[in-house]
Amino acid sequence: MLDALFKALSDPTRREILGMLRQGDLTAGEIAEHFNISKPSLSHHLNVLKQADLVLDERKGQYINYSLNTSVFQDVLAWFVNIVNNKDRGDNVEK
Amino acid sequence: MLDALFKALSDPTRREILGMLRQGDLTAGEIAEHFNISKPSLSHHLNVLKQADLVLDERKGQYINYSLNTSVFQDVLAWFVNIVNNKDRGDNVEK
DNA sequence: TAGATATTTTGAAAAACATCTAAATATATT
DNA sequence: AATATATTTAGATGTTTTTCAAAATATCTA
Repeated sequence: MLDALFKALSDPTRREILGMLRQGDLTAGEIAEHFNISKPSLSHHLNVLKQADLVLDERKGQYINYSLNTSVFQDVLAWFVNIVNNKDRGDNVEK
Repeated sequence: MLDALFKALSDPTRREILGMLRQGDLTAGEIAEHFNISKPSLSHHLNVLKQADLVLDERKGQYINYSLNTSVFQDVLAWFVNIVNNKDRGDNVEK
């Protein structure tokens, strides 16, 4: 779960896709135009993001619209805050 | 940079190492004892974490002590907050 | 229904990754 | 100096990931 999530985020192309989707939904084709990789490759990346629940897809006629699923980011944020705050089991030492 | 960072986080063993280090510094050997993988493998994981600046290592005699480098988490947190808040270009700040 | 467009699936090849054993390096102890 | 302990580096192997071209699927339009 965090596994698929971080794996999905570990690729720069995929992170850029997420950045693009912040500004608004896009079709697979529109996303593909911004990159120098084939459509099948793009499709693969979108699928990885989908498996990680980072994006949602919805068919709109011929097109498929992709959008950000921000709710999942909460989980990752929680993980990070935990690491940084050092407050997992309330038993930590000072200094 | 975010690249190495997320790649480092995308492995469950490595995330568990980070969790262990929250409670305090540990030597490579102490970390290795908690896992069912060989010491060379562990060493490899520690190196990946080091390349990503997620941990620091300091030789202490025969031992090498590993510790969390929390400062790097700031960068990732910033990235996440940006994605979630939809605020990329320094404009629009209120709230 | 035939043809055009949008997207995904399949199958294959190359690159990256995780893991192991064996060997090397560094330090400590006798 | 010889031996023991802690850790890393090298080299090999199996697995996963990225990528592409070709084929398949879905929808739209004429």
